[in-house]
Amino acid sequence: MSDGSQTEDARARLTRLHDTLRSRICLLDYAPGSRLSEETLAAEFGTSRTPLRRALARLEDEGLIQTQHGVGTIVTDVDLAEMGRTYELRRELAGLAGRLSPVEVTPDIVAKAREFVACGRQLASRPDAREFARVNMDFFHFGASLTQNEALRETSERLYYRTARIWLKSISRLDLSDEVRIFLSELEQTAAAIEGHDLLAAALIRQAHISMCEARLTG
Amino acid sequence: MSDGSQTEDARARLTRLHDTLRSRICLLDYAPGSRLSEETLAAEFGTSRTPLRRALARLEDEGLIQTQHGVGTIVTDVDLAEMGRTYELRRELAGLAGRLSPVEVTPDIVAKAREFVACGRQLASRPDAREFARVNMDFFHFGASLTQNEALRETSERLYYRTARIWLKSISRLDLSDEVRIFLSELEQTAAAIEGHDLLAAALIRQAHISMCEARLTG
DNA sequence: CGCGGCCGTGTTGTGCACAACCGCCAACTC
DNA sequence: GAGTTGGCGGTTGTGCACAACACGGCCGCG
Repeated sequence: MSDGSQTEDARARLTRLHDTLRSRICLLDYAPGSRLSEETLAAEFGTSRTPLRRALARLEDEGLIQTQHGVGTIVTDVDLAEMGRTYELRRELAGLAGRLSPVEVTPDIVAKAREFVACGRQLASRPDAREFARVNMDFFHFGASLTQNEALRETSERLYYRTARIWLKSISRLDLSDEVRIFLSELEQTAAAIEGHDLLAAALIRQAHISMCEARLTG
Repeated sequence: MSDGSQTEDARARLTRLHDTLRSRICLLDYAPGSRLSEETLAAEFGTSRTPLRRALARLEDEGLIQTQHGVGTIVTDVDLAEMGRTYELRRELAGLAGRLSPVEVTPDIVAKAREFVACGRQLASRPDAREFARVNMDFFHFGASLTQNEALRETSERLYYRTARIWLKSISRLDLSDEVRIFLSELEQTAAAIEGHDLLAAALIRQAHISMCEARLTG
């Protein structure tokens, strides 16, 4: 992943910092409650505190971290109890994706859906929680790309990253291979719907799986 | 509004800056396309550029302004053509507010709803576009307070402020007194629904009015 | 007259030093 | 011994100076 572009735009740099940190938080590289040091992070990314703080500011606005003057920058904790309502909203938005300006299904999209199935099968043969979370994240982005509604995409993404950690945090209480199997099933169902050019069905499948996932996490 | 607290928290100061600037943008005090000067604004608010930039960063993430290195900070333009999809989403979210965790209707809420009707009547007797926009903004916040779903509130607010300017920008092509009359009607219908403790109805009314408003703006 | 390069001016981005602040611990007082 | 207070180390917030950059006007040249 050596960047080909020698000079990086300020905006691109910000995006990179933000996305990287967001990934780390949502993959639990930074555990909830742990403290981030602006200075350390700035040193790691080879910049000064100022641009890094711009990225942290965005993360704070997104609810992933919380800064306190004189104390530090703390990764927020999440649990289903307080995130239940957010989950509800995510579920509804997932359904909306099928009704609001769905894209036209191209062979490229169908191919990608099948790729995800293949990827899911591979995952099933060698379950790994972190890798699962990563694929799930990719699959979410794929799903978001199926609507042309920019606002819906942005909103869904915001809410997704806000709740993404709940699953990974609860995986020890669940059965990983069960989860992988269920996820694979979702991938297969989605691929079938997309092959039939039926994005409404794909959205409903996703909606159903969000609902069932919440139920499993609650129970 | 002289603040009793002598020392203002950093977070409170940020919120104040952000909310003030957001209001000005959405009330068209800062016209779309106009340029904001960090230095001038910092001087006005009696601070340095650094905290002000924090507020601008949030506004940029919300899509209300756009900064370009070496050029300036430009207030984004909005028109219905590109905001149509955002409007769609707002409409759907408004409906959701009635189904997802509505609050329990208290006498206080009923009183507030009636206050809005009174306020709307006063507005009808002396139409003023800017004052209308202001009341509309207050009414939006009132509507948002009727759901306990924090994520839904936050999302709706984000989208509201992103599209709020469209109406004010188009008012010259519309009939102001017509608009005021329609708004008053919405206020009355909403008050009636709330008096009946029927928040689902209130949400559907709002949904309908968003839809009709978009239609008027388009036509 | 047209045009291309250069520079001046104004803007945002960055780095750095310092201020403001919090939590902890030890010393002190009663 | 319990409570209090002062200081210390470490963190984020702020201010300022400078770098990077874009735009437009100006001058020289063809």
